[in-house]
Amino acid sequence: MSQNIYKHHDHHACIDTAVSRARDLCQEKGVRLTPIRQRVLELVWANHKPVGAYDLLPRLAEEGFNSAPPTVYRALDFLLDLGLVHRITSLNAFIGCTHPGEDHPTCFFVCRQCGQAQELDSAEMSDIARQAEARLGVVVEQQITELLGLCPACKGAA
Amino acid sequence: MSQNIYKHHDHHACIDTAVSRARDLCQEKGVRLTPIRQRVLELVWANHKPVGAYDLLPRLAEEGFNSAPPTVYRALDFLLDLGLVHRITSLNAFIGCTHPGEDHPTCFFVCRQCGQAQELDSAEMSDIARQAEARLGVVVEQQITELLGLCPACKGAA
DNA sequence: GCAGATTAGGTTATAATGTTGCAATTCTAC
DNA sequence: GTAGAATTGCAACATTATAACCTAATCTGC
Ligand SMILES: [Zn+2]
Ligand SMILES: [Zn+2]
Ligand SMILES: [Zn+2]
Ligand SMILES: [Zn+2]
Repeated sequence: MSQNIYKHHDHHACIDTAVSRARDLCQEKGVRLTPIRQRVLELVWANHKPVGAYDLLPRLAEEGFNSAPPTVYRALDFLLDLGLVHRITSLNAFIGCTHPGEDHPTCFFVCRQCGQAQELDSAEMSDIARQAEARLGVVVEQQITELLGLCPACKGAA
Repeated sequence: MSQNIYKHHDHHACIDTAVSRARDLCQEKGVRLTPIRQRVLELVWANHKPVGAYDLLPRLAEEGFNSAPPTVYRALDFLLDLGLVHRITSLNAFIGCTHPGEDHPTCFFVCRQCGQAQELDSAEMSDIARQAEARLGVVVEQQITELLGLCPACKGAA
């Protein structure tokens, strides 16, 4: 299941792994992980909360990067295309992918209290797509599911 | 599975049924289906394509209704609360629910070509939620999935 | 019917999110 | 080095959604 973010872990390792995989993937695909792109990826990975495009702007500005909407959207689009980040559409926000490289349906659990998002792999995901194809005669090209609720910590606190 | 919109059907019946159920539901819940709310519901049901809030504004204006964003968003919020419409978050658009009244996870297939959206019921949907709860210790309160691809007609045309 | 409470709607302004178009720069391949 | 491609800078704009504040309609208990 990707990994469990609710367990205590060395988060620097999360970031390092993400950047390292990104480098490899870019190498493999013959595309460039430019400074802006890498920095955006790191900022998206700063924690396990989905981050809005406009949240990134001031942080990039602080560091002397150009900071205008197109800059960050272009970087995000690049990362999305490579599957390095996902978009949580119900939040208009972006989050790092825990297993980039593999083309997969995306499924996230988002805590409505603390905002953290946990990526999930579920075999049933593809069942749903196949079922839709069989029952409706459609072709499914993309699939997203988003679960909203309370994470273990926030559930306990309530 | 709700109904199959790709099969030929009398769409006026879709609209009539939707309005009729809305009336019943409002009656039951002791809330008011005002003219604006009803008209917004009808417009959302005008076809099986998700419709943006701002698409509704000019149509309401034509008919002499007030036409400002808050008006239509208030009506849509009302309909969402009652479960009479769903929001397709990846499109920022709204579509009528085919089985209002029952609280259910929402699942839609959206054709990227013609834009029509088909609501789906799938037992596997709740499996995914239960699985997340079991594996992560979370509480799932809301679940949306959106499938994107080609409908039978658009698939054939391609 | 009427007073007070509740709900719904009107109006204006503004926030939040995302895009287009074009010029300037940087990189890559030859 | 030079041509072509990819990337970035920049300004304006488009789209989606909400805040704040007030007025009007409707309901409720008398
Ligand atoms: Zn981490
Ligand atoms: Zn939480
Ligand atoms: Zn119909
Ligand atoms: Zn279609």
